[in-house]
Amino acid sequence: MAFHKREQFTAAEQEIAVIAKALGHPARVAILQLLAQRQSCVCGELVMELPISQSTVSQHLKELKAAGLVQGEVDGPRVCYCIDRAGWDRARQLLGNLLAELPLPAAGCAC
Amino acid sequence: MAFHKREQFTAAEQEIAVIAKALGHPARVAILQLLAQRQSCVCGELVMELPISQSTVSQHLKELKAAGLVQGEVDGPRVCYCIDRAGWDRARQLLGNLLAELPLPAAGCAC
DNA sequence: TTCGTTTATCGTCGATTAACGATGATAAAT
DNA sequence: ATTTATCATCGTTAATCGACGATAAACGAA
Repeated sequence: MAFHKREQFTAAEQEIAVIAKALGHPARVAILQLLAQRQSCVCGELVMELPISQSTVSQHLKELKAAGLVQGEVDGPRVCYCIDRAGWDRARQLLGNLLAELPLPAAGCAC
Repeated sequence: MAFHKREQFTAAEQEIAVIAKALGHPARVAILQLLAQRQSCVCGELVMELPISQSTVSQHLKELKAAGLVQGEVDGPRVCYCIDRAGWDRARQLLGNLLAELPLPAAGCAC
């Protein structure tokens, strides 16, 4: 069906999914790494470092902002982007908790 | 354009993106949590716990397998799914490293 | 062999995504 | 008042996703 059933899952599951989805494209991973390395970046610098067009970078930044992972400050004609530290911490907490669940060797099967 | 440019990013960026994308849907997060809790599950049990149809669960399991996060063992007519521990560890390592990059308060801007 | 159970796959649909170029908006600089 | 630089947004195209029902395949049991 066309209707997404996301709303039938728990808030935590949805929050994790939103963050993970934002990390689910190599361009966005690359953008986050650049931002983390340099602490901040104007959009133009990102475009120069990436193999995609300015409008596409802008789109990806928009999605990262929507997921709460990135902030943008207007600074004259340019925009300075940085990691959103609150969102970043939240991501670390949620994904960390999920992946910390240590699956023991399976019980009934040979896995 | 229609051409995806994923291949123009580094292998690490793509690997992170593949894993994150697999985590980017609440149903798949829920499935992984169920598997981690119980160590293993037949598909039918998952279907009963989830608000989506059997075919959709099967699809999600296929994607989780493709991302290396889940394994399936055929056991007679049923299939026993478990967390793929190698993939799980890899995910923890890659996402952990990414999120461990501690962005310091930004330099040039007010973020 | 045939039946019931379980899972995978197929076909379909609407929605979303990724990407681009072109255009628009804003602010500094001339 | 123009120009220039920078970034966002719009419109478009094609691919992918999410979901379902229906069907097929695999297996154990009768």
